[in-house]
Amino acid sequence: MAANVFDTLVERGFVAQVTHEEEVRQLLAKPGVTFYIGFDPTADSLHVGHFVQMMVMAHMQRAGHRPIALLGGGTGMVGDPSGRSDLRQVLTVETIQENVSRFREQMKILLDFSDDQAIMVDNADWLTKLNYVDFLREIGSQFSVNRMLTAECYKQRLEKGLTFLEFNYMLMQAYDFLMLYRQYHCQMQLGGDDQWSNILAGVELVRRKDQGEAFGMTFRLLTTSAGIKMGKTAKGAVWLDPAKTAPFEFYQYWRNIDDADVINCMKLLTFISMEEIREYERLTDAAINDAKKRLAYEVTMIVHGKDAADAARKQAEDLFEGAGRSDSMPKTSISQKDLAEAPVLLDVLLSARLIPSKGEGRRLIQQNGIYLNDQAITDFNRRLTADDFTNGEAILRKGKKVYHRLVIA
RNA sequence: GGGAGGAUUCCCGAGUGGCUAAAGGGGGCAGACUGUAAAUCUGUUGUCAACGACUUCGGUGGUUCGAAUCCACCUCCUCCCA
Repeated sequence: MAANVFDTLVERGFVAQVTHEEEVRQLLAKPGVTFYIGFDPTADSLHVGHFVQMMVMAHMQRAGHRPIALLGGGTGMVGDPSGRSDLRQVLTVETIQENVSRFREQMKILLDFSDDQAIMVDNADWLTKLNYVDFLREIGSQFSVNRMLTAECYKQRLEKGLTFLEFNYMLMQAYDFLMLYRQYHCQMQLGGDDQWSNILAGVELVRRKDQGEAFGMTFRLLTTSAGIKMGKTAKGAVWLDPAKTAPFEFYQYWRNIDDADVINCMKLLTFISMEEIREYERLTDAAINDAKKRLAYEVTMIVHGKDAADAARKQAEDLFEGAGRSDSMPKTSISQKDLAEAPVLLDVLLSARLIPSKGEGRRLIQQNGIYLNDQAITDFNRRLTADDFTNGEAILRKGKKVYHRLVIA
């Protein structure tokens, strides 16, 4: 029960690197440790990559430690070169502030900010006020360019080109740690494994400037078993904002995850107990679907709430396991008048946005990819008539998974 | 500051006067096989009133019967020297 969070994090597979393993373990054994994770506001919503970090904070908070979510309103103006082959697009100040406020809301999904049990700060508060010369003298003097250049994150960039702006990112992040150490006695910085060099820089800075007990720890990035970054789809990232990634899509993303990744995701993205996870781990072949369903449901519930998770699950079951009917299926209305003119099906598909162009539609028809009420359409000029509707609705399907309901309005 | 090279369709990347809506790969989409998975195989991948037409190869103008391809200017990027 009273297991050390550190052990929990290791057991669930979060931990990648730790600066001082034994000390950190001892430190975390007692509650009350303040730690932070930084988030750069480069988009208007958090995505599943951030979600892993949030899970870590939640685990830590449950163990009685105090998380600081550091929003990078200041560092976001510079852009982290880590893991980037090219220069990040420089965002405007307004965009960054907008993004910061969205992040703030989304953080509340997993963290309890009441009574200062968790803190949220924006590093723009101190970074933008810095005086250049003072900063150079106080902080810049502590860094060796020679050392910095050997850091993995800069090495790659030396080939492609690295601006001075970005080169300074590491100092800024290190400075954040120092500030938080001084203000909140924040002793640990956590982050994705790509942040290792930045975190190290901070740890060293705190130790050097204030002789502080500072530690760093990184987490494995959420990748597929093949080592590809997870959370990306053709449409872009999988977002936590329901307006950007609908709960059903979100659910489906996890439902359709690769067999090899299910257990890993359960450990990282849900609070399902390890005992239970080990049960799921025994499943093989088609039975693995049970694990996927559980995973999808749990993650969706954490992010979007129970109602949305129930709805997404029901929709999926109706679609794939039931009669193929669902109220929650996307729908398009068609008026009696339009229907009386027997519109060409291709036009209907286009306006329902099932196809991006008629050329695409023709191709799909040619390849038996379009179905009307479960009947494959073979004729380009197929028209839609009242006969296609039963009880005022008709079901369109593209491929195996994309359903769309037409209703007479 | 001086010099060299580059910008091609969703991405990478061929193409250097007509045979080019533009090779190849990736990705996407569909079909087969399946477990709403993966892998594999097949088809397809600018738009449309479709055996034809129209729009596309950084931007603007020009040469030509004809330009992604040649010329001029502009914008942006990369590399080398200082």
